[in-house]
Amino acid sequence: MKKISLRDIALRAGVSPTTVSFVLNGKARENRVSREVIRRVEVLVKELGYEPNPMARGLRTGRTMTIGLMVEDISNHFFATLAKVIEDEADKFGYDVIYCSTENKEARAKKLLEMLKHRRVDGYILTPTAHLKDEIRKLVQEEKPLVLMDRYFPTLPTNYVVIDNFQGSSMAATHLLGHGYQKLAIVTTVSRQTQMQQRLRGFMHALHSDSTIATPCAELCISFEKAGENAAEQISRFLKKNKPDAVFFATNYLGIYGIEAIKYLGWKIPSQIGMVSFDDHVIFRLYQPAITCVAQPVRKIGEYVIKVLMENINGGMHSDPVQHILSPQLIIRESCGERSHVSE
Amino acid sequence: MKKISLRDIALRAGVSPTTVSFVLNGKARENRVSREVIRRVEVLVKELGYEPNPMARGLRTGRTMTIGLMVEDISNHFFATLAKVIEDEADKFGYDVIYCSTENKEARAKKLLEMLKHRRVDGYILTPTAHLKDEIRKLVQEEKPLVLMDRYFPTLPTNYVVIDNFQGSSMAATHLLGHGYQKLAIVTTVSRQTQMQQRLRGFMHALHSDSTIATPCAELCISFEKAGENAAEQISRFLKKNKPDAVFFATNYLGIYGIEAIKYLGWKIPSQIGMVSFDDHVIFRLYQPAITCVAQPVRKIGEYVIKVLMENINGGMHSDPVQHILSPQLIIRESCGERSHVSE
DNA sequence: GTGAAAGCGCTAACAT
DNA sequence: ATGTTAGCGCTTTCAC
Repeated sequence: MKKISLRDIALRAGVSPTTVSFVLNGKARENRVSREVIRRVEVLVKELGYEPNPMARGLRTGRTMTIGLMVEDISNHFFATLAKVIEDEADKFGYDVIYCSTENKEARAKKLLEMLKHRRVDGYILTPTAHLKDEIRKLVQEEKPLVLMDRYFPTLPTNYVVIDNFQGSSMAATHLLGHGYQKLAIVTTVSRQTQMQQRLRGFMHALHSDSTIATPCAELCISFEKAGENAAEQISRFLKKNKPDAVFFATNYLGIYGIEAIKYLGWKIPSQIGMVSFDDHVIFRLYQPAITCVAQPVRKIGEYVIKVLMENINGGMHSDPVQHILSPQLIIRESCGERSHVSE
Repeated sequence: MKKISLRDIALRAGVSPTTVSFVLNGKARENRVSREVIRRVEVLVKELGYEPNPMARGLRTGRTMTIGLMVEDISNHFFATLAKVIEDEADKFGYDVIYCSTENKEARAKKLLEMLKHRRVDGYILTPTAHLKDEIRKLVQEEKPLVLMDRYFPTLPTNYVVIDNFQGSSMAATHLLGHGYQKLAIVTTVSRQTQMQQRLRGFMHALHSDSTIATPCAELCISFEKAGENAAEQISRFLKKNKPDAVFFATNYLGIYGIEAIKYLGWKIPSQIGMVSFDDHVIFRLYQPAITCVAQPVRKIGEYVIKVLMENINGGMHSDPVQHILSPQLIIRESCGERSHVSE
């Protein structure tokens, strides 16, 4: 059972390959192909189960109908969910997605970007690592359709879709303060990237704008390389030393390590320590007590990303960068002293 | 900055495209290209940063250097981790991976399989849905390199890599019995597929081979369609009605719903109810008490899958199917009455 | 030792 | 209204 080609269809239909191509690409009418011929070709296509060869088509058109998606870590719940949304949205436009995970390693990110270029993807969706700016600048200069996600480079005008991280952490801090916690701590990563910086600033800002609070805020920065093994340990030492009455974790995996640390210390949430984490996660919903968090609108992010990318791919290349900043949502549960009420 | 082609290299090197192609594909020596020419070409390639166009190459050779990976749900921790391992392993052989999630929906699975075929992937790694047998049989008949994962069709001779699900659930049951639980229950899905059937059988077998136990085992089958919304509710009703003293969940997401259900009922683990779940998950590690589980050797699975697939792609097509059955591992934590000791 | 030429399957400019 | 033709960039057979 050999693969049939456009040529075979043409032969059987008694027309030229060109005509078949027109029919296939919906350009039949504008090229004044007769109704009769259109029908004949369409029937044949169905009958023989003809499928155009994407490589031949790609070679000719320069388009692969593929987009490259580079996330930090596909096995992280936030990115995995996002990836699925993006896959679905892309499919609506006939695009396939090639995923990859940087693991926040510069070398790996560069290598993967090369891989995507090499694959001639039609567009890029990236959560860049800290030092990927030059590579991305290059892509922009080459006018490649591209959308940044989750983080961006303030000095590099590109499309991006992010959430308001400042607002998110502010909400967290305000919430904590509103529940009478006074001695707050924050756990972040050492990352200098926008999303983390803004989470830090938003938190601090909310703290300082409350004039009744004079307590300095303890801060722990976990380095990503070390995170894997002893992150929970680092956190528990930090908590033990600083004795905050509430703590904010700047990402879901930090929050998870945080739970582990607090569990290890044997402290009770929320009576001995209050807690809020960025990002939602099953464990936050099910843990006892359930953990209050700042959730990102994952579906919306994915939808906007594809929307922007598709506009770019389809010629809207020369307008200004499109930048969406979505609002996170505080999901109040039990880790700060109230009964659970998910405001979804 | 235009893309340079093999032709450009040839022009600059003052040789023919043929020669360049030979050098690029390591066929230079066997075609007696002179050392001198080889060097000249290689230098040019480096200098100009030449990258062969995979579409042109693919069109010519019929290979895409891409493999299709179809899992049940990429946002499920087990599959996400597996996907990352597979991505890494495939990369070692120069292959890219296109992922997709069936969500256990037949129509979706078929559509995705079509998509992969259409993309001309060089090999398939699949976790089939229940009724995908005919489609897979077709792939086998067409001699497409293919490996099944997680589940398989007993009557269809294909390559596969799975774990010993029977053994896994037996271990769980034995463990529960060994801790004095007498009235066991099991929660599975309605799936008729091998992995679930064997988990059920393994559990029952261990139960019946202990002659001191006469208690019939309560069994709840959750239908996947309904699982999303009210699975936890179904489970809590089931537990309330049957009052088992221990319960086994046949997948990680069932285990997670189980935690939710038990939490809802306000029962204490392990004193009021013992619990074991299939598959590991952060939440099982961090929940209080930590949940004992039957973990799958994810990295090994991924490694074997790629190994088998690559052997197939590289011509080993005509030998018998290769079938690996790996051993799961019981990770004993606190949900059956002992102190946590992860035996990793 | 090296090159010419054909062709993978498709599209699009240019006929007619 | 439809066909001819010339590639897209690469590999490979065969000729020199």
